[in-house]
Amino acid sequence: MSKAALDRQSMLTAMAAHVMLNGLANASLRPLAKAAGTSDRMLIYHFGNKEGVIAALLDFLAEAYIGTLDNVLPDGRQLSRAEYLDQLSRHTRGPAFQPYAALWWDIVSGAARGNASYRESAGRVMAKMLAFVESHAPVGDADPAATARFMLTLIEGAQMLDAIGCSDIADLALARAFCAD
Amino acid sequence: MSKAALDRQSMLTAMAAHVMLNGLANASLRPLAKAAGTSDRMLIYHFGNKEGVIAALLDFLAEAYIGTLDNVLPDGRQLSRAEYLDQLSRHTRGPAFQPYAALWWDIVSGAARGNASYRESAGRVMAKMLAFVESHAPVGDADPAATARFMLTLIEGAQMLDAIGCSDIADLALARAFCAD
DNA sequence: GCCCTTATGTAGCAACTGCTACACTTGTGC
DNA sequence: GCACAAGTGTAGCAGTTGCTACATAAGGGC
Repeated sequence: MSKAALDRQSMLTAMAAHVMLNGLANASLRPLAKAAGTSDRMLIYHFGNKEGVIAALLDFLAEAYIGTLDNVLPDGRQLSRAEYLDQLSRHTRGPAFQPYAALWWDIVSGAARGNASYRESAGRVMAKMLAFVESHAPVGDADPAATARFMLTLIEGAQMLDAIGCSDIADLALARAFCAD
Repeated sequence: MSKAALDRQSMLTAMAAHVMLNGLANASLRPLAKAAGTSDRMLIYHFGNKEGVIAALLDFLAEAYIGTLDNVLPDGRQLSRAEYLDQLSRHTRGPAFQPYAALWWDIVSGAARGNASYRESAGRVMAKMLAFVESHAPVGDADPAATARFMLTLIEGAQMLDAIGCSDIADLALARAFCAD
């Protein structure tokens, strides 16, 4: 890895930490640079302009977010669907995902306003999440694709309710999800 | 209504329109004032400081958002739960709610970052939504409270997926929700 | 007529924004 | 050894931010 690429990587690591604490929406060059131990001048030099900085950060963060999924769940194939959903929510609503939660809503908010980078990044994360849910799902479902999407939608709704302090609603909702099983 | 209160009201109306177009996250005094046909000086005068302006706006917007619910749905009591969920999503994901969608994610994002005004506003909206869903729900459910929360969580998850351009996931999820019925 | 509250315009401050100009030092290929 | 590209520090520009100081009306109670 070249020196430049190495610098980029360490800058992104430091900036990602800063952004997870302070939010992505109002991130500006000078605080980001300070967090990365450099100057705004250098961020522009390495990433072209602010948009480039943010785009690189989104990439980096999406990878990191997705990375938390790996090896986090024991295979759910032997569980019932209700048990699997429970395991899934335990992780996605638990402490491992917590640092990313606020960040995620920054990204959703940006995507909802039509920002292409944000939308693309969010889409990539969702696709990966879906693939993960599908690949670990219990076998023997009549329509596994639909069930995976159903679980994902529920989980995301629950995460939103967590974010605004309405976890109680989400808890009952998830408990109700597979009551027919 | 006093002149001051009337002014406040018309200012809020104008600012709300501006915020629905341009977002709440980066709203600043001078553009807000321009939208309201006044000056930043006057906004501070009437609302104390920027925080006061935003808090008043959140109040106003929450009321307006909730207001779109009234008389929008025929009573769902004769429908099956699947049909009711379908009707519900048709409205909450449809054009009537569209102007509020992006705004909603601004608020969620703020709430997730711990802003008390945002969180309170979001909580009030969710409580009202829940009451609405519960009060129109089909009769004869074994656990209507859980079912209402289940539907609400699904709807919100679907709205998030819409916001990031993954409506296809949401569509299948909703179709799957009451497949046991 | 006078006073005092309410309301408003103008100007400006200090901080911060993204970004640039310019000068300078390295390291590398030849 | 030298030219040239890559990398970096300093200074600054023009614009925006929330907010304030100051002056000035306008209206109502006495």
